[in-house]
Amino acid sequence: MNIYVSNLSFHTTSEDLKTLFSKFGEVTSAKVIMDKVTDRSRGFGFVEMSSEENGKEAMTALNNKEIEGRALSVSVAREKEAGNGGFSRGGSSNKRW
DNA sequence: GTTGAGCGTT
Repeated sequence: MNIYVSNLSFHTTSEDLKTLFSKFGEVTSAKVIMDKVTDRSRGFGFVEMSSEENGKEAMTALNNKEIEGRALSVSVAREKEAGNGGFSRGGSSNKRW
């Protein structure tokens, strides 16, 4: 379950994300994207969870949740290594989520 | 001490 979370505070780190999502299930990996040259937070990140149902619950619970003064925007992440545009289109997967 | 829509380095 790959989850995309944006509108993060610049003070929010990958550990904060992991801690947040861990309350709803097992997080396989959590990562806040930092700028390659400035090493500053870009204000969005990715969280990978082992369970889809827990991921959806975390997504529903943490979406629009105010963290560090910013309202998080959580949604299903796109596929990094496959360009299907994000959601299932045509047949990359026979499951909705 | 800076900024604000977005889909990542491995």
